[in-house]
Amino acid sequence: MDEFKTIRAAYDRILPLPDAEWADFCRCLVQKRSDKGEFLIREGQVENHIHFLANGATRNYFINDGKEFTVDFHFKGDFVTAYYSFISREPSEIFIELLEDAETLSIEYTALQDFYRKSCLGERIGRLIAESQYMKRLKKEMDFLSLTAEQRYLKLLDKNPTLVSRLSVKHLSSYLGVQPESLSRIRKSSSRN
Amino acid sequence: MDEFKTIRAAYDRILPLPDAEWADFCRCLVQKRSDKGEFLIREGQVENHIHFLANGATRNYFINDGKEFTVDFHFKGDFVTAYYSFISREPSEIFIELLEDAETLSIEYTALQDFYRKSCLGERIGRLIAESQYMKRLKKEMDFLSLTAEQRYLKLLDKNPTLVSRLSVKHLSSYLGVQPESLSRIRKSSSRN
DNA sequence: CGCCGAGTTGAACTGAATCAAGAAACGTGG
DNA sequence: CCACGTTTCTTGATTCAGTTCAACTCGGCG
Repeated sequence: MDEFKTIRAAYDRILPLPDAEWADFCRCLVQKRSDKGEFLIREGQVENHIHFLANGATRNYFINDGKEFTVDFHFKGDFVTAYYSFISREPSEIFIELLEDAETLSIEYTALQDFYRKSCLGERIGRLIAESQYMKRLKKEMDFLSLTAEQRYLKLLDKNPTLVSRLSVKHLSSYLGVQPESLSRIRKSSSRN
Repeated sequence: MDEFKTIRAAYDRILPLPDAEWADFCRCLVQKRSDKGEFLIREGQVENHIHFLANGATRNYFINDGKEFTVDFHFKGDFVTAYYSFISREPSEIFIELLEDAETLSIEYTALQDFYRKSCLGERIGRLIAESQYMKRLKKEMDFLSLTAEQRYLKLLDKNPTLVSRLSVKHLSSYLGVQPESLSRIRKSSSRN
């Protein structure tokens, strides 16, 4: 039950839960292994889970006019979901693709709502998660508004070098909002200095 | 006390509060009038309020390399705050400027935290607000990833024509992530059709 | 071996930025 | 109410960042 320790550690970083509530919460978790290339959700489905990534890596992306655009990556220790759909209960525009084999612990929407109803702390965790997701999105939006493609790449490289090194040019470029060819050129020109 | 009715209606749209908790909440609200051109917060300050706009209009923007970039507009009936700073307790990168004379009802950070501690419902409202803010940001981020400037303009025009008509080219263009000159051209070319 | 997808490079093209100038709208004080 | 300066909006000419399309390289793998 190593995965449960990891997920508790992840929760403790947000807000420590007393043992009783933790036990309650664990009872809702469903464990699963999945293979690289599988999907946690596809466009058109309503997201009914929040997954904890005990292992593996994922990519959240959507398709517009036949082209893929990456919104987010998640790695071991992260929570993953098509959050917009999970909140709004509308069909997801987002696909979540496994970039590696993964182990997940997942909680269902209804189970989480029950947990919210029972526990103020659960409600609070929900708020803190929503707030942190908001912050992440706003930062990226501000970057899109005020930075060039090269500046966005250099900033990401600075703040998150592991992420940059682990991902393919194709995936990384679609996250940065440029074509793969452009990222390739950006890399060359900024490594020259 | 007309403003209090408006703000309660706004809250009721999110989650109805029982009278007792509502009274509790109201005791924390501070009413104020401010003039066009004033600021609710400036860069560098930590945001200590959530304002309810009983009247008026505001613009959330930040400055990078001497240039202004608009993140959001708010109008009568909206809640306004430098949310990132409010959550993170870090100095704000965001300015909030009054585009018109305004009346606000404001709650302080500490008062809101007290309210959260006392009331599960308060906690829930906090979560619902954070979630809706998240959705707004994600949508805009997806637009920046997948749409051209013209497509972003046309989409905004379609979804929010009043907003488009009320704002100056300067403010609107900095919200759409283009130069005023470009928005002017986009408008001309798309009105020809 | 030869194929295949991922990454890089080159050349032409394009959407949007920049710079500059003129026109329209706005506020302020006389 | 007009005259003034100031800001905002528009238009044109030029430049530039990033796209597109096409060709080529490289490493993995049947």
